[in-house]
Amino acid sequence: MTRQRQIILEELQKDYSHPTASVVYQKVRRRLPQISLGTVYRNLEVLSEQGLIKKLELSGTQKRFDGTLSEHYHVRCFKCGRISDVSMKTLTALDEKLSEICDYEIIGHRLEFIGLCPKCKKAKKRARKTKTTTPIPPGNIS
Amino acid sequence: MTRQRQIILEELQKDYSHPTASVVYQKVRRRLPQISLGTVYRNLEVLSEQGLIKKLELSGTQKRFDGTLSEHYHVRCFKCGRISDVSMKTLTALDEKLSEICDYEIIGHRLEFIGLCPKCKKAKKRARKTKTTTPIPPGNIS
DNA sequence: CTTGAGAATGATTATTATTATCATTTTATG
DNA sequence: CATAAAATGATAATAATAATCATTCTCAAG
Repeated sequence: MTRQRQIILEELQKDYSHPTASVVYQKVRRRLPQISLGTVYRNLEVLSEQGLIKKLELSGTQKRFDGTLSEHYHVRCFKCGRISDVSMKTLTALDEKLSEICDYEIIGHRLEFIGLCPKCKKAKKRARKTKTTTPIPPGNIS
Repeated sequence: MTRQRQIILEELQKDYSHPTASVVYQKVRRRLPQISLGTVYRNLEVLSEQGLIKKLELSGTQKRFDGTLSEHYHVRCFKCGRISDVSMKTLTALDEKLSEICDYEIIGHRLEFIGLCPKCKKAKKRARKTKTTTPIPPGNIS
């Protein structure tokens, strides 16, 4: 366990935002300014292989990492991309149900909810208010 | 609607394998050998915006496309990457349930099952048979 | 405490999937 | 038929990640 691997793990364990590799890189660089991005990728990989962190395959082009090891689902805000944990128990019954009706040997599933986070909800509400206050051309109400 | 867009759509509608952009490209090239990969990407994009096909965001690095428009879940074979349709009705109740216990405005979810497809199951069984038939060094049984 | 082998590092290049650019061609429409 | 808007093929650009490699670090054995 090298200094850089230790620090990557620490930063991930105190970060609940499900950061991407480049966000981890930025945070770690505050403590190890000379660290290389390759080292971050390499260590995120080995740490997840060792089961010390989790690699998340959610929508979007970037992989995300989680220092929390308990099984749980996620919600993603489709507006800002924020990921939050969902406190819903894992639906293991689904796998069994599917096993009966399909010819695959089911070993698990990935479930990701899509929604609008509180912040973006507020922003949307504010925007709507401003909009309805400004005069609307007649016959153009949508 | 250009010739190339038409053919991309046709090829996708008769392909039930949820192909990636490059697989679509290969198939379309059999009918339009001079077509460019960029054209395929561009048209897959516009066709999915127009709602004529579906863009799937499943695990893995590549996006996949589906000419079938009905809502349904998918299973992915973790060995060979094959994607199959799942005949399980959409769990809309999940979204409502989550709406009550979290502060996001839930608008949907993505569910993907992971498993072993019939072909890979067979291959595994064959491999196991071959393995147990070969002599095992004493004291080395795992 | 040294030492040496194996693992890890930083720097860099390569790869993979996708998107953007742009001059030329095609399409649909009056 | 003209012609404006859209689409094409060729190519370059981008973004995320993985691979390479010479140098450095780690850590258990002596």
